[in-house]
Amino acid sequence: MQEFSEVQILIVDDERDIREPLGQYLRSKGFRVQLAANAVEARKAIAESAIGLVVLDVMMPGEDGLSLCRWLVANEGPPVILLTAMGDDTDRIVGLEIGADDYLAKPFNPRELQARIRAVLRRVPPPVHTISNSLRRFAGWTHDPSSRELRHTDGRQVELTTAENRLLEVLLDHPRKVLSRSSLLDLTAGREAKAYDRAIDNQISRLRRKIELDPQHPVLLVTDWGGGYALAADVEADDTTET
Amino acid sequence: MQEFSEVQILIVDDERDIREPLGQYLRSKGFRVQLAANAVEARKAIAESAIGLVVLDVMMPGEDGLSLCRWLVANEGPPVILLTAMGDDTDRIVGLEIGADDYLAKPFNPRELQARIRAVLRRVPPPVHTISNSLRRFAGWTHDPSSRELRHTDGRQVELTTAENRLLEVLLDHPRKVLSRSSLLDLTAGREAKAYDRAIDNQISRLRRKIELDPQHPVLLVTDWGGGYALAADVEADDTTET
DNA sequence: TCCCCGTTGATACAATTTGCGACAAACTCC
DNA sequence: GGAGTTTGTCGCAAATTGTATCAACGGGGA
Repeated sequence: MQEFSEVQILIVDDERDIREPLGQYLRSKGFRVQLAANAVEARKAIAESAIGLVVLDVMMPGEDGLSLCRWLVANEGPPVILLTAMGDDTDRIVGLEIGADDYLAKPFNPRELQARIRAVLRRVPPPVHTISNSLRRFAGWTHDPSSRELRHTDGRQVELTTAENRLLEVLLDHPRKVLSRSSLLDLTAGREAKAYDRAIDNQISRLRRKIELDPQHPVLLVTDWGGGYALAADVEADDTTET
Repeated sequence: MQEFSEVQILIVDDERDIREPLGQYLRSKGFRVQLAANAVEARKAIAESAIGLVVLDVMMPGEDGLSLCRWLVANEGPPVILLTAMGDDTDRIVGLEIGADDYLAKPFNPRELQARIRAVLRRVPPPVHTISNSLRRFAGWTHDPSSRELRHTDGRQVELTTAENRLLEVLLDHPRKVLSRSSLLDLTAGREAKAYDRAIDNQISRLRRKIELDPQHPVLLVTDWGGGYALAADVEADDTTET
């Protein structure tokens, strides 16, 4: 089962009588919670904290919930669950169409909100990996990301450059998954691919020369023709205490 | 704007009066749609087509919707939208807790279902191809999907291309079953056959040249005249521990 | 049995996509 | 500022895949 306690939930509702008890309830269920009474406070909280999900009332004085929701979706912010007035089909449909992840009609059952929060968190991709210095093993290799070093059980040892190390880390984060050039570029360099961008091809090629036994017939870094590249190996954390 | 027309939606409902008009409606909105009247048909459709999302009625004779939903979630199947009876809080909450992506209470507004489908598709990560790691044996061959390599007990060894590998995997998933060109295309490339589409014929032909002793008289990849192709061999998992 | 016509097999071909050497730009470390 | 590394871009050959074409094939009906 997944761990939700790390996730921070932001509740945006102008009515204190809803906002605060709801916050208490979710805290009692193990979530970290922040509160905001309007769109301005909400933007502030999102800018300053790592908010993982927003519970957002549609009907608010000032900037309304739909507007804030639109902004969040456009800026790839956290997922949103809308709270709408009972029986207001229009708001719900509009909310979903502009990209809200879910909605709930007021008055609602708190347990149902909790279930919806869990459902949304389950399907939202986990946040991009943070810098880790934990060793990982795959296909006989042990990777030390901090020293950018790779050691094989057969004695081979390889130094990686910054970019190669970054690429390998991303692949290790997604073992056996085909990653498109564009994802890889985004995850390694944080930039968009331009037309005819072959930077990734090159890095893959260089990495292959270092870790493949026979770079002509890659077994670890495989090409998915028309798709991208994948690491064809299982990855496990290495917990041996090292210096 | 994202493109949904590629996605295939499976509607599972025992009542024809709901299933069929709903299918028509979604087709008119540009989705590809398949229909199933019960869990058995649904599993069949999922096994044989690239289903991107399932709209699933909870209340069905035989295996019920929640059970099928549980199975889909456990097997990392497509996302699920549940159709529940009006006002049945329990079903909805249970549905979300076991991992459904959304639900809708019957009777519902088709436009709202469409909005929910789009919302779910928007947040479900685009399907990523995964590189399987399970060795399988058939007719003397051992297939390693990671390295896309095929070894025969008599010493022959063959490298497969991405598309050939995918085609073989699909055939190995359905040993001794005739698969239509359209199913094969759907399962390998995830696309629909256009008129006079011979892409599969070609891939079969190429695969034959690699694995048949006498490609002129195929024994493993047999043609079902007017039907499709089938793998004429039994398949077993190979559990030998390899490096 | 023979013939007709849609289906399949094989080859050739065209369009993409990928691998990689070479070079230039950018960056590091003195 | 300069030498050595690292990384991105370019270009071409090779590989992969889909499409077109035509011959061979299968099967149902006369």
